[in-house]
Parts: sequence; structure tokens; C-alpha cells
Amino acid sequence: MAAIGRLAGVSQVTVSRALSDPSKVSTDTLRRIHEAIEQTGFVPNALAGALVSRKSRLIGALVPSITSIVYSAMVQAFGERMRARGYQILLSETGTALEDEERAIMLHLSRRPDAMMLTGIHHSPKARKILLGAGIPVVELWDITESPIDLCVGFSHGAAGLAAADFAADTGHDRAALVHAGDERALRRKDAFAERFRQRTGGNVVEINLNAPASLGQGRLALSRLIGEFGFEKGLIFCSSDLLAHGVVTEAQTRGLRIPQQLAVMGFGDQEFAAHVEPALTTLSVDREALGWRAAEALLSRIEGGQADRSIIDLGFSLVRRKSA
Amino acid sequence: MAAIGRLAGVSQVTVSRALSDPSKVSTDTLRRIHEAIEQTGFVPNALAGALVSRKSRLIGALVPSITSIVYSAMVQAFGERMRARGYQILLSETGTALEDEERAIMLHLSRRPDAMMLTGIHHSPKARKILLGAGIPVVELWDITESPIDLCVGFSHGAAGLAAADFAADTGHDRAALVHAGDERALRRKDAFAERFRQRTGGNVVEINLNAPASLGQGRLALSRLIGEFGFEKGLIFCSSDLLAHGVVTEAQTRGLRIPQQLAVMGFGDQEFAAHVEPALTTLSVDREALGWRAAEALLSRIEGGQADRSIIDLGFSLVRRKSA
DNA sequence: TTGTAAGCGTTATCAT
DNA sequence: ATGATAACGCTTACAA
Repeated sequence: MAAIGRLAGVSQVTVSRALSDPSKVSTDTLRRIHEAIEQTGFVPNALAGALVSRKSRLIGALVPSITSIVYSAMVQAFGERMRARGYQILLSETGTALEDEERAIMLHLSRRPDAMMLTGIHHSPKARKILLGAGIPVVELWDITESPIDLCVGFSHGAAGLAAADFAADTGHDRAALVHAGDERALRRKDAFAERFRQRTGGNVVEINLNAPASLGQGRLALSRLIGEFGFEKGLIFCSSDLLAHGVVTEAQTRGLRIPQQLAVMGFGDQEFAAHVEPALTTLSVDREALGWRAAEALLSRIEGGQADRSIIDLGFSLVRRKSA
Repeated sequence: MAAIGRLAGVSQVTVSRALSDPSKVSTDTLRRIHEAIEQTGFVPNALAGALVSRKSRLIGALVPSITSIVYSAMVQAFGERMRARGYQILLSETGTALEDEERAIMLHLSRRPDAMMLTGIHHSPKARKILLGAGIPVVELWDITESPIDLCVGFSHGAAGLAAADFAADTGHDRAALVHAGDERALRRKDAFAERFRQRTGGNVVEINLNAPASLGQGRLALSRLIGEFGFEKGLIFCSSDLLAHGVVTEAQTRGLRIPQQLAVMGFGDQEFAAHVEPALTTLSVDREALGWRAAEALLSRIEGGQADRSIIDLGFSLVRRKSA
């Protein structure tokens, strides 16, 4: 900046002002400063700015995985909103291990973000403590709790499981299978499903825990195992994601099983392809864009406004009935 | 750090040393320093560290979209490798507009990243200039060129299109259709395909430009349009992504068209589901993990070693023949 | 093994 | 409208 100042015949401070608040600088010097910037290819150092102003315009974001559309669509909406307001996203994948998340949180906090976004409400005690101590807005996504670190935006996974179980019971099924990838929130949905379904129908519930990232192939495998291990060829299958459901449907068709008459299949997430699969998937719809968008809004109002928004935001879900169940 | 020093009975510098190079500090003071850190919940300020050391341990990454598995799988591999070596990823989505990418590059550079990763080899002249001026390693991904900004890791999209056309001709097709989402690299593949296919077979090539993000629904729509607008019910369809190919296959099955006898379908990317779709997709396979991984390695050796790796890295592609063509 | 001093490139504060 | 000066919280010499 000092060099730009010399070129433009002003001091370093004036250059700083020209960039951060042009209204405080005369149009003539403004022009000379921009010319000098153009010539030199000067790019201001945001590290120095953040250090002294204590505002980094950086938002830390932690997701289990970036390749799952479930998270990436949410991060996309979140990031878009944040970028529009002049913030950048420092993104890390944490996997599912709490200690990895804790480490990532420390790393993020060392960059002094203006706010943090976390996935889920399940964190290590130390992570909570450090986050609280950081004194910045924090939003937890995808789930709700009575005691968020600061803010949370999501929906009740227990309620989602109950809704799926009620649908299964209402549509006359007395056998059900649960197929999931083993993540914490999916487990809560399936536990709620199992309890409610047994309660209402007295029927049997079997379960396949794939313990692997959800994929079409894993979905096909799940149905094969369901048939091989449990002789499950009639009933409703509740999958922890649409991708798994799509795999189950594909495998069922290959085997000549009729959907939904013989096998009813429910997914979760209402991803783009859900409506276009043949037969179209019945699923629990979650608005992932709204999730990211609302989280961004809530953080922004905390960062800039003071507080405003309430701290527990339940976005709910809806059951979309299509052809597969 | 000064406060930690006071608690541990040492100076601020010793605390700094304890954190950056523990071997330079006696085990006893090291212990006292860590106790003090534990008590206070101190998190070092990486902004200050980066400012003076001129090393941010930050890598800027620019992708068109994070929700496309094509890019997210690559970024995942890239980020994993970088994190393992102590770097964090500043990620931005740039869409397809060059001016947006340019703006994002400026923003990233202001944070003084130790290196930058860009998608594609097509950038604005100003972007090139600024990047060059930044004096940091830059890697361009997904494509190769004789004149990269610094490094490039990818493969020839022209060659990929030729390979697909040769396959189509070799398997006896004399009509072909191209379905694509309109992105720059897909256009280069389809242009190469069209030219080679016409040259070899003299046959007709029709084209659908969806001008929308690739999706299952768009793939179904594409086949509907192909049939409606061109009466295309026999021949080979080369799609710019597996997702579109999957949509075409789904629509074909719904309409009772036989694959591959009547309609042969080729995808691009060899995504996870490609092998599990029914019928399994014939596609051009690109190793997205290797792409990210090699890009990270190349940058790392430039950052830390000096130079080492050669600057144009062609990872190639392969044609995977399955059932759909 | 530890400490002192200088300075990284900005913004904030107070003058002019 | 502009400038001088003092931080911000670290790392890097250099010294003890």
C-alpha cells in the first residue's frame, strides 16, 4: 500500500481508505490510486487487515463429507449466501470421528473466522468448550436440540423416523426392513422407525447396517443381503438415503420383484433424481438449500446485527409419496 | 502467547517455539506451557503467524460447482492430501463465468495462499497475469495445455472425444447423438466426436445442448427431445456425463427401447453408479481421485521442494465397455 | 535453552 | 480530505 501511495502521491493510509471506504477519499486521488493498483497488480493483504480489525470475513465450515450431495447442496447454498455478503468459506471434511472434528475446529479457529458452521449436534466436550470460548456465532446444522452451542438449524430425525413408520403402518405393511449407512442421524431415524413400527403393527423389523458411504452399488447389495440373510421379499424397506433406495429399486427390478406391490421402498432426502427414477421414489423430503440458506442468514444477523433470529430453527421435513411405496 | 508465557513463567517467544518447534524447548517448560494452554483454552492466531512468516498454510481452490460429484470427488482427494500435510483449503465455487472466476482469484490471493488450484485451462487474461504475479505455485486441473500458468494435471478432452467416436464407428453405428450440459470441456469432447464420427462413417450426428446442470431428469428429457425433434430411435448416444447417460437409459427403458441393440448409450466419468446401473454404463473413465491427488503432490513438491515434478501431467482416460453400448 | 528487538501490512485513532 | 502513529499477535534474527 505504501508503494501504491508513492505512485499516487498520497500516504499509505489514504490507499487503505480508498479501498475500504472510497467515499472518504476525493475522486481525483481515488482515480490515481486505482491507476497505480492497475499498473502494479497490487492485491491487498487480507491477513494484515484481519489481524488488526479483528474481522476476517472468513467463515469456517465443517462437513462430514463433501462428495455426498446431502452435504454439498447445503454447503453450496450456505456458501452462495455468504459470498454474496462478502464472506469466504474455509471448508474442511471431518469424517464421522469426533476427535477429527475437534482437531479441525482448532485449526479453523486459529484462522479467526467470524463464524463457524458445524454439521450435527454431536461434538466432543472440548470442542464445545473451545467454540464457546471463541466468542463467535456458531451454527449447528441438520439437527435440532434444546441446547445448541449457539444456533441450530435442522429438523428432528426422531420425528422423521416416526413419520416413515406411520406411513408404513398406514399403507398396510406388517414387515419392514431398515437399510442405512451407519451415520449418527440415520441411526436415530431408524431407531424411531423401528420402535414405532413394532408398536403399531407388532410386525417384524430387520436391519442392514452397510457401514459404508451410501451408493447405488451398496443399495443393490443391501437388497441382496436382505433376501439372502432374512428372506425379505415382501414388505417395506426404509433406506437412510435416496441413493440407497435407488440401488434397492434397481436390484429389485433386476430380480423381477414388483414395486411397490411386493416390495415398497422409501428413501430419504428427496434428491434431484428421486422424482425421475422409475418407479419414482417415495421419500422424506428435506430442503437442503433452505438449510444452508437459513444457517447463513442466522449467522449473518448474529455477526452484523447483534442477535435477532431465534436460536433453534426447526425447518421440518415432509413425506413425498410417489410410486415406490 | 504473552499471557501463556506469564502463566508458565517464560517469555512470549518461548511459547511460540514450544508450539512451532518443541525440540528447541526444555521438556519441563514445555509441560508448563501446555498446562497453561490447557487451562486458558488458548488458540494461536494463524493470521499473525502467516503475516510475518509469509507462509499461510492455506491453499486456494476454485471449482465450477461443488455439488457435481465430478468436481467434489477431485476436491476431496486434493483436500485430503493437503490436510495430511498440514494445509487447509479455501474453497470457492465460480460457476462458468470467467469474470466470476477472476473476482474469486483476487479474493483468494488477498488471503495469501501458499498455492492455488484452478479448474480448467480457460481463464481471463487478467486472472493469468495476477496469478503469475502472485509468485505462488498454481495448478490447473481437468485439462492439459502446452502453456499452463504453472502446472497442469488432466487429460486431453479432444482425445477423449475421438476415442468415443472410434468406439461408435467400430461397433457399427452410423447414426450418433450428442447430449451435453454445455460446459467448455464437454463441448471440446463433442466437437472432436462429431468430426471424427462423420469422417469415419459419413453418418449423421445430431446434438442436444441442455444448458443446465447435468441430472437424471435432464437425461430423460434429452432422450425425449432426441426422439421428438429428430426421430432418433436408433444409434449411439454420447452423453457428457454418466448422470445424463443414466437418465437416457431410464427414459429408454420406460419407452421400451432396447439397450444396446437399438439405442447404445455412452457416458463420461465412470462414476460410482455407472457399473451398477442396469444395464451397466459404457463410459470414459477418468480417475478423479488421482487427479486431485496428483495435483496436490505437484503443488506440494513446488511449495516445499523447489520444483521437482514436470509441469504438464497427462493422466489420460480409458474407455470402459459395459452393457449399455 | 531462553530472551530481546524488529517488523510483517494492514486498520483505528487522533490530528491537521 | 489527508496524514502520523500506534497497535494487531505472531516469527525471525541475533544475543546471552
